[in-house]
Amino acid sequence: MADETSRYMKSGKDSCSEDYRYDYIKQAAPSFYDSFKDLNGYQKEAVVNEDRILLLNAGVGSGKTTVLVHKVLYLYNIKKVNLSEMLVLTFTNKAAEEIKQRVISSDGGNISLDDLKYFGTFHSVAKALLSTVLPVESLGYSKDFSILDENGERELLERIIAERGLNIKYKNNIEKRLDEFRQGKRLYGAMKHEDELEELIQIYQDEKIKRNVMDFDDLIDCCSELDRYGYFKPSWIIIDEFQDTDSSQLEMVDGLMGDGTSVFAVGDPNQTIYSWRGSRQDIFKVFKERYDAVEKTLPVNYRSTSTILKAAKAFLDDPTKLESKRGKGAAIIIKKHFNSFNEALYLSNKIKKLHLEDGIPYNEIGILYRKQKHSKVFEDVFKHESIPYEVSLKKDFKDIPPLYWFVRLIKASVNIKDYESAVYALSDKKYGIGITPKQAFECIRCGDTSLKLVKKILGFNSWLSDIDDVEGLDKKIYDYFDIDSYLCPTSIDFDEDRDFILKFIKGLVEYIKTNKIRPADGIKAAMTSAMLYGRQVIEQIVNPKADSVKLMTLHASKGLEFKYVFISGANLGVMPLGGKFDDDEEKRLFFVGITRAKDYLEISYHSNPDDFGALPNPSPYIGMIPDDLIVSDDIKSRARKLSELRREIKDKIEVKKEVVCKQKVSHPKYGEGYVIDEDDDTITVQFEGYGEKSFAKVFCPLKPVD
DNA sequence: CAACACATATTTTTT
DNA sequence: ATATGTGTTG
Repeated sequence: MADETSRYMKSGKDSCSEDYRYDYIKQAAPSFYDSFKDLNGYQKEAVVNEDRILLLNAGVGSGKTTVLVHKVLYLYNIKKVNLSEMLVLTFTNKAAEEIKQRVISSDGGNISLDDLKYFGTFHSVAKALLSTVLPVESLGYSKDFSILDENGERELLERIIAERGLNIKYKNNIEKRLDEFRQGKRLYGAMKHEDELEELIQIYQDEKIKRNVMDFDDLIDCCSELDRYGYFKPSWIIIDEFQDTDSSQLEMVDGLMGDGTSVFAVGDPNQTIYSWRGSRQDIFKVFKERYDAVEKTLPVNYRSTSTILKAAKAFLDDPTKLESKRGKGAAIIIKKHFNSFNEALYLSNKIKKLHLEDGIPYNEIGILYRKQKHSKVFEDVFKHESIPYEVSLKKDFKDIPPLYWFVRLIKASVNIKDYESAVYALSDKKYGIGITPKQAFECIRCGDTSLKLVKKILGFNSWLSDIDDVEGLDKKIYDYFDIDSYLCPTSIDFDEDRDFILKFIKGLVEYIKTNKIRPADGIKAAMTSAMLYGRQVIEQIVNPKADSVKLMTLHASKGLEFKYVFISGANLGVMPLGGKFDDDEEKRLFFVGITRAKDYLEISYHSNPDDFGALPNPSPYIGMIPDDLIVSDDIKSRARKLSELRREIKDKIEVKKEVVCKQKVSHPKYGEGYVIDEDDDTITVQFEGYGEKSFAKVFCPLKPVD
């Protein structure tokens, strides 16, 4: 570690001896300087940088958020930039929340949450601008527009197609088709001629305006379109995780930029793992060229041991931009398990030992895998072994049926033109009133109030407009709809369902209280907010944080760190998924996984994988880690180069094809078959009618025939 | 109408 | 590798 530090000092970037350069900060804002002085040279430079458009290439674990927070505080304290003239844009609510909390807590009580008006996700900031400073009326909307979620979008599209009898091909992939249409692709799949997609899109846009609803894309698009006229030009636009920016978000930034606007964009191109969702890999290059931006680098990683960081560097095109500050630490362990169940047993023992003998808190242990379903076996075993765990799942109110039903009911009630939500609420098989979607649509459209729930939906706004008192409003709303009567009291889930809905309404009322709006307008605004904060809403309702082992996909692990990281199931066919060797994104995903580890990294693969598509070989990525960094069960099965491995697999497949059936065997369940492959631990047999099956020799139930 | 040709999804997930 | 949805050919 000593030599690393001295090399770093010699580079002249560290400022211990040059602190006088920042004396003006010490003078002007002593308390800010107190935390500023602890930043490294690169970080300090990024914070005080004067370039109008700065692109900060923040390496993994280099203190990206710290720099971003200090930049905000520097602008506020030293440059006297008003907080309401700063746009801080993130991709997730979680990231926005973290930044806001850190800004507030780092500034010793001067800044409150209300000051951070335009700190949030691209979508929530767009929403805030659209419902305040931007004239949405010129697009045909009114300020109290509501938000159409994916289900609502699909339902509306289906209704238009059915009502107009439009000829639309590949209806099941309609979202994908709309997406491609925006990029100029009119044909899809085997199509030779255009269908009526353009008409559908036109009608869909008109229909959204008529109903005063925007989908998630509209928020971004309307914001950039309107702001090109110059209604709101912030002094600063600060963008987090810039590598995840997609084209329309870039346009939104472009629309908001005025002559006096500076931009500070922070991101790591090596952590681009969402390009399949629209972010473009060349965004740094595009941005630099378009705005003549200055690019700086944050290269110092404080998180991982130098061993782990060296391994990570093997996955980068330019490893020189990453410097380690920590000691060597433990070797990386490569482990071969028979299958995922065996690994889960092994891990539960290992984790118990770590926790009980070494005193490692459970939440310093992360288990990472490629697919959501890989969590199942760990959940089962950990439950049985009483190891506390938490699976990070994509969950919002859509995933809780009674809650989503209620959300749609309220959406329909606050916006009676939201027919799809009314239809959903009324015709839901479990919580609805037992009518078909068609009947429901007729009732709502004709204002047929003979049905109780229809009457309640249509009368909600006028009922609410007579109420001024927020106190006890949650109970009043619950009783107004008589929610109990729709929740089937005999159901075992009754209490839980009721609780979810009550908590959700409480959240809505809380929103009205803090924003001091009249209930009639407040519910609308609160619902819009809830749609933009889906996951956060659920987190407040559902799970309390506990000391538990964290299970998650590699994707979900981005931005997190653990002392102990176990990457599970690094098999050929899984990492990279489907053997896509040329897909750099899979490589970056593996890089993200490795770099989550602070002290200890273990990577496993399965000799008898139970996952469909997984081959019994280790992932080629394991072979890319330099040998001197790892301790492995079986070095010899590792291939050193991708090309070598590719040839090896090809050879193996060819050998398999030509295989002469050596040994006839019998199995209690599958009957008779022939051995087609065999290695140290496993044996593969071809059965008539069952196909290929592999068995561990240890548990082998096979008996030779002849 | 059967048979084939061709394209695409499968995995990852936020608002 | 497999399934699905198109479109074309015989």
